Amino acid sequence: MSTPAEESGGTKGERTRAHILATALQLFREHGYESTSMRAIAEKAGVSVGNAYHYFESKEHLVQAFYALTHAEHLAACEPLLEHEKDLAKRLRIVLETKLETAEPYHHLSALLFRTAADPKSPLNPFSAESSPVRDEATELMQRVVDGSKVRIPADLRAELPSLLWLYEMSVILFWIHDESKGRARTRELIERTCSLVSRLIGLAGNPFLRPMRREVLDLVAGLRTGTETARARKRPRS
Amino acid sequence: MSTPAEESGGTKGERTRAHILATALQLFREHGYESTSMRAIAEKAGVSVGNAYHYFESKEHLVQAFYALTHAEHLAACEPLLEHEKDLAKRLRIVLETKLETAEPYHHLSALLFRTAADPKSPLNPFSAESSPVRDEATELMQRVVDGSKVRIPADLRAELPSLLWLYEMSVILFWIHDESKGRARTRELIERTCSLVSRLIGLAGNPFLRPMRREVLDLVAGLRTGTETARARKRPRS
DNA sequence: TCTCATTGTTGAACACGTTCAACTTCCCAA
DNA sequence: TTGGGAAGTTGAACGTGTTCAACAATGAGA
Repeated sequence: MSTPAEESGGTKGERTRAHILATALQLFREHGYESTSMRAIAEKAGVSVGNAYHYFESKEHLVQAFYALTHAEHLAACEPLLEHEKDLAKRLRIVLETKLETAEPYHHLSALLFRTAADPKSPLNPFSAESSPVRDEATELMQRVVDGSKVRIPADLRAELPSLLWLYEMSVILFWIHDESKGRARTRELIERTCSLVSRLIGLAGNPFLRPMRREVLDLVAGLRTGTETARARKRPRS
Repeated sequence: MSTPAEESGGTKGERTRAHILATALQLFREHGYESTSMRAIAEKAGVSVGNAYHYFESKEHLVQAFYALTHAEHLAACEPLLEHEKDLAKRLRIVLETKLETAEPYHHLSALLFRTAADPKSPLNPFSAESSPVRDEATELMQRVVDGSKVRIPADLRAELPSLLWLYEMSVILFWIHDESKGRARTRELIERTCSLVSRLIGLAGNPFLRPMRREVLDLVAGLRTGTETARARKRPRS
């Protein structure tokens, strides 16, 4: 929530940048994204519109910057909670519930993030190159969730699991965005029930009976990911 | 693609409306959505901007109208193809591939449709009340796909299946929007492989071994759908 | 102290989606 | 024939996100 850089650190430019971002987020929270004009942000921040655009390519990029902020917050908040938990379902639940908590103040802003989820051209699109750092970090978090658990997972599945779980996380967030229930009770229920389901499904996937189908699904997923993938060679020599 | 109403039928207003829509679609196809201004549409259609807004609440509503158009086309195109096919996987594939074909000329417009997929406030959002007629029809199509197949399906699953398959269709479309491969080869492959998978999964769901998990999933899905549901009592006395 | 390029900043101007009060055209009941 | 309401249409005006040529401050090397 606070922007350390705003206070004093860095060059003058960095301070101005941080100040504009902080002002924008405050206005977004108070009046919503659509009702907050760039002029209003600039005026409240005490700069000109042009200057705001010097630091942020577009109004949407302000949201992208905010996204990176809460994402870092999420990572930090998860770390200690994951420390002493070995159960996969519970580890998953920690990650998702923490996500909800850190993002709650910006519920409607997140909606905007996802509004462009399907626009291949938007920088906010979670699949875009511009959000790849955040996406990769989120995927790595899922990697850690899996690796830190005591569950036994077939090697082929283990390789694809982080991406699949990230997709699962995105789906939960999509649901959350539409969730107007009190205290986001419906999303919380969804998380509670699906975490257990997902983890049991992973257990089930080890069943020899399901091996052919598992292979097929994983082949498919791996094939699809190639080409959508940005940077970051995840290749691993065939074992 | 053609708009019958444009030629002569209906009142003057209806003809103007159809003409504006046809002009808009043509310009969207030629220059893309963003690069086509309402002024350009109005000018080319030979009307004033204000008049365009008399018939379409917003620029996005033009897309909504187009959506309804291609949707009707899709339904009509599926009908004869489903006539003599009893295999569930193949029936699913017919529906999805037909969808691709009817929507192809408007690939990037569809992107726009989905750009707002996560914006609870947009009329284009597939979950919104305004798109509920189209959504319901698409779900009913899936109902027909299932009912017309010779596969045996547990009653509880059968009740939820159309909604689930619609969600599956949406996912495929989401993938298609991001697909820039030649001839949308990647999406076609996705369809080919997942149709078979989905149908086998449905077969698998009948397995008594999986009954508890199936029940749990269906309970969850049913619970979640309530509250998101719009109008249209789908209730049916328990058989 | 004096360059002068880098960095930071400005605000008028542009095209856009959208609104609305006023206008015209149409057609039917009197 | 005519009055008047409904249907159809207009375009100037508003606020928006965004651009850009110009200006100011900074600070390191001469």
